[in-house]
Amino acid sequence: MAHREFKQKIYAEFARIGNALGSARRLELLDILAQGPRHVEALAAETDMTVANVSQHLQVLRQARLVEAEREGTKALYRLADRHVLDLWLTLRSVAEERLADLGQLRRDVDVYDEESPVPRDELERLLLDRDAVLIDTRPSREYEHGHLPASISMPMEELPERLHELPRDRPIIAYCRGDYCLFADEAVTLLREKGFEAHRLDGGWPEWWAEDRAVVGDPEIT
Amino acid sequence: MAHREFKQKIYAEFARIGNALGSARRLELLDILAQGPRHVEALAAETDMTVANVSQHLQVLRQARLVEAEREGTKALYRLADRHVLDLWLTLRSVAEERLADLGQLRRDVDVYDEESPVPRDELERLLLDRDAVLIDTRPSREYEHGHLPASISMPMEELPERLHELPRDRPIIAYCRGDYCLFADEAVTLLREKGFEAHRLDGGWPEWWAEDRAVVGDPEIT
DNA sequence: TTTTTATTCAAGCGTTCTATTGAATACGCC
DNA sequence: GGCGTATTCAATAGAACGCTTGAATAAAAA
Repeated sequence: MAHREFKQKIYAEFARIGNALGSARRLELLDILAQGPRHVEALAAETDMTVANVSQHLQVLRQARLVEAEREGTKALYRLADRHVLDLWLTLRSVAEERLADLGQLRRDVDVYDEESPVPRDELERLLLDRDAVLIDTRPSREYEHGHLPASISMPMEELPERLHELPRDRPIIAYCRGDYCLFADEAVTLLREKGFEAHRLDGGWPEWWAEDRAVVGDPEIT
Repeated sequence: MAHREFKQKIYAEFARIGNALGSARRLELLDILAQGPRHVEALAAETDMTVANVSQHLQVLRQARLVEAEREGTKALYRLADRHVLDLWLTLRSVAEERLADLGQLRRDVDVYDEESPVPRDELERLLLDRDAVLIDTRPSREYEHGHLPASISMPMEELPERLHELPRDRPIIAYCRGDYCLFADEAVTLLREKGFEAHRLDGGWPEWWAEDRAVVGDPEIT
């Protein structure tokens, strides 16, 4: 095979993947799947898309080998193809952060934005070791069950208001959720502060933690 | 700002970057720029595109903040915006490798493909320390000048045939070039073996080496 | 077997992207 | 100032994409 021909072909292969990453809708799907496997219908509900449209986007992601489907009777369960895909998604996001100043601004424009800088992941490990803080997972319980940080308590954002009495007032509370661009943890921090707790949010969320190969509870192995 | 609206906006931002990565032509440009800065015309010549077309693709890459342009009198010099962009490109490629079995096959179908497994980068550092091998850089000299591996000798593929007498016959020769999907090093290895030298290719090339923060010669800082 | 449920496929239509061409800009040089 | 060079802009036609709708499939339930 000639060199030129070879190059054309490999770049076309790479572009298949790039192309799959080139739609906001598909990235949203990928981001949800980074939290754990989902059925088509669940994805449609969470993204306000029609089922057919979701299915179509999933085909594109599947042809790029970014996601895999498994049939469970009448349902199809989709998941990320492997953790390298998660790396790719997080790398893409961090490049975006780095390069697009508007992104940080968008983040700050949100009502519940927490001004204070988040707790670094390394520091969290120290805090938990010393039992100097309580860690809450504010994602929906389904995602908590699929996998969560060690020593974290599941406290989905929608249940939090009624479950405040379960939390201590003598130690700081650290909240995490789906990642840097998920707002559950910010909402939790805002609410807790209003109620007189000391609260902070973790830097990053479940996917960032897991991608760094830190200790986790659950069996989130994608394959 | 409402949550839904926030999400829409950030995914759209991320998708701008994904979209820029979604064209084989643009990836080819990015790959060349990973070797060092270039003028528009040089890019056009190297990719067999019209200048206008290259310029157009460069605008897309620039709007995604993946590349930057600097004006030098009448010319415009383009370069990668920063090394995170290189990380992204390499991550994309490694996901592709991982997931698309056809890629490896394509690689093997090339005439000059070197059957033997390449020398790992860590091993090269040991070999060079012990002076047990000679390292040659088979890229065009312009790229060598922009930055190269320590202790490497510039020996562009086109000059190699006339410069064989400069190479030792009592030590192995290791060749590297632009990276895993560049064929200069494979060609060099093939030629050297025919002429009775012991030759191997390095795993990866300049961008992989540099992205790993290993020692280099030159000032390849992109910004 | 018929019905229900979850998903995929196929067609259609408006929008966006691509490559080409030729014109416009901006700079350096005579 | 006028000319040549390097790059960008603008306009176009054709291909590709995205979303919707409605039908097709395939497994499970009745």
